[in-house]
Amino acid sequence: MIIAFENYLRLQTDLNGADIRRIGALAVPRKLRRNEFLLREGEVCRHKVFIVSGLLRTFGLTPDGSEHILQFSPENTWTLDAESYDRQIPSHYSISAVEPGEVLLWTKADFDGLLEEIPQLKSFAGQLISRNIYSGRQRLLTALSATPEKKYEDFIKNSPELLSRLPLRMIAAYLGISLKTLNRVRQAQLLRS
Amino acid sequence: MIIAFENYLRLQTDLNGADIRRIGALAVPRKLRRNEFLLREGEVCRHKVFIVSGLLRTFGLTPDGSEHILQFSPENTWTLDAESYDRQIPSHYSISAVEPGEVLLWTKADFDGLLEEIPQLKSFAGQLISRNIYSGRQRLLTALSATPEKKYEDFIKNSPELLSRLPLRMIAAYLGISLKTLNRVRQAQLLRS
DNA sequence: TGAAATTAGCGTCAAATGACCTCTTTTTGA
DNA sequence: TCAAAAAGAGGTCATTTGACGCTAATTTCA
Repeated sequence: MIIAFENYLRLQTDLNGADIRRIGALAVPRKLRRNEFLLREGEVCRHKVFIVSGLLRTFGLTPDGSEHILQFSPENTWTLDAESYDRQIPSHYSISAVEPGEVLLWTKADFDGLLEEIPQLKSFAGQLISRNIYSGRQRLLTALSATPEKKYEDFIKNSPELLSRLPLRMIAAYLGISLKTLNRVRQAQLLRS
Repeated sequence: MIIAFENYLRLQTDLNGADIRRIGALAVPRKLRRNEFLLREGEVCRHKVFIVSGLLRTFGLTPDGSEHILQFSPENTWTLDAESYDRQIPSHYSISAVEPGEVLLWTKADFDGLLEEIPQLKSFAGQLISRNIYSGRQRLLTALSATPEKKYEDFIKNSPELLSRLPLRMIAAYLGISLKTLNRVRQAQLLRS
């Protein structure tokens, strides 16, 4: 499990073997069952999380109890609630497993130490954060401007591999449309093809 | 004009006087007229921008030509298109002045130099970026989940000072609702009070 | 394996929304 | 200062959307 993570670092960064092992050595593995929570709204996000296998979702609840999904995190990606983690304050969002899977956890103290000791890790983390910002912007623009049709098309274009792994109601919760509307969009696409 | 910026840094950071003057020395002032563009979609964002006075907006265009506003930037805030600036690639968004105003510009080369030389500036910049991420998250959740009523209430709660400075059509373009719907929401609020 | 839970899909209906239009008032900039 | 442009407000109407209820198929997990 940690091997998989070390391979990821080898492929995605130019970190040397010693540093990679140092990072892996501080990771704590954890298995997740379907629907198990990694973080609940109101708790403090105490770990940085790398997903080795499985699929997580980050979502917020509205007062009426409905879920809205901010992010899906499949294998070989990272997740956390940034504000809660950075400032160690209660989180506004929850993170739970859509599929069973395995993750690696680092405490903030440990990871901050690694960032200080390994400049290349810091630069890599910065790149990940940047990419997140860019895609978040695009996502906001789509949420503001696109029709349900367009939102669904964008989703398929950006995340084709997730389509078959997610129940439609979660895709609807991610796009900010009702399941009914999503079904209508899909129906219309079938007719057109 | 640069004095105002230096005061801002004095208030918001613990940078010392020498560093503050060093940062100010590399700034290039520019005046903006109403509706003047600072960045056009397709251009590369070559500067970091601090707004001394006035009000800017960052927006994206949809294929049908309608504008959707990602961000308002009033005095004493910063703006740029992060992806275009970081990677020096054509921007997906435009930035223009809602009100006439004054801004300070730093080229990426100059600002990168300052970040290297002044660790406290780097840490301050990091804080600003973080805050931007947090509020972007919240904004996305609102865009996905809230009714037009709630979106407008959130806007008033988060940015009361902008309400009187913006034409309603821009508020509508920021909230992702039509001007008609915004008017209906406002009408309903008048009746309720 | 088999019962229970979840999911996909559809019909109906009421409500919300946006497109298009007009009219008046306010603001802008030459 | 004054003509032109922009903004605010509202009316009508067609369309889109979501809420609710139902059934059948699929998946989950004890």
